[in-house]
Amino acid sequence: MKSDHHRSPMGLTKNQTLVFGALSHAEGPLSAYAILDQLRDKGFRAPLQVYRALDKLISLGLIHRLESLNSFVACQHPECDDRESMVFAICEICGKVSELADDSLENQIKTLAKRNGFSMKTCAIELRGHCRDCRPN
Amino acid sequence: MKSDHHRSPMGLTKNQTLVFGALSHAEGPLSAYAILDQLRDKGFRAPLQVYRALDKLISLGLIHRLESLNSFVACQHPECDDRESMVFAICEICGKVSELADDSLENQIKTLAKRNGFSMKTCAIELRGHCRDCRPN
DNA sequence: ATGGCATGTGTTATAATGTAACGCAATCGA
DNA sequence: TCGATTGCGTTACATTATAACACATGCCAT
Repeated sequence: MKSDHHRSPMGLTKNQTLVFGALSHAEGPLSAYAILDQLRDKGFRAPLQVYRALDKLISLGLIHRLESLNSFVACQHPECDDRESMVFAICEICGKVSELADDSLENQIKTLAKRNGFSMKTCAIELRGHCRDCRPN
Repeated sequence: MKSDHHRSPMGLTKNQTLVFGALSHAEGPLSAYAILDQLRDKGFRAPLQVYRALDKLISLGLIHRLESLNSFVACQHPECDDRESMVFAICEICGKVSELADDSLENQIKTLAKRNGFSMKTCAIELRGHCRDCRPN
């Protein structure tokens, strides 16, 4: 374990640990400013402290950004470092987000791209609808 | 053709026509504020004028919102009113966006959602990578 | 070991994106 | 004709995101 600054358990710095913790314990996605507000009493004062930690956590694959919500969630899978395509199901009623996985889908999309002369690197898929709990049929 | 206000060719109002025109003639996606700037000399003064037109055009299926870019593009298909899943390929080099279509993909995603107890209503898919022109191999 | 580099931090200020709330006007339909 | 709907214009504001600067820490190649 290579340590830079003062690092905590997973090799994260203090700020990164705090931001990751906030997202891990949240019921649903959090905006950067919601995280900032939660962490004010831990010494956070400015949005950049949050955004910088978020950038790092994303690059580590520990969290994901929900483009259509301008917010962030902790990764729900043990290991999705290597995955290029995320699928998020966003419930329009309760606001909760679940992260789906389907490798064949990823391949299919990549193939669709290639057929159109596009070399895909990453892919974000965000569904809107109703989750099981909010539409129990 | 039902006319409300002063309507132009396609049943659009003046503001909607101007905004749609700006997007139609653009090389790539435009942000709301980029549209606003283009239309200042047509009398546009405030972001809401743009956003309201955008909302309407989106609901008509004439344009799409790119969630990961906070910007907008004119629809490239003659008719995609009915389509629920859009696929956009965003070139990270030239910034151009192409709109792909694949019905089987839409079904596959919907099925994936259903397997996870999620009833999908709409879906946004945004790819990042290199387009044909920017990576000609 | 030391000097340069990469990374992380803290701060202030500002940019970019998006809405709320008000009043008004035009059209449609019962 | 009157109420509902839709659109317009405006002011003010909320939310989301970065730029720029100064400094600290650990790595590592010389």
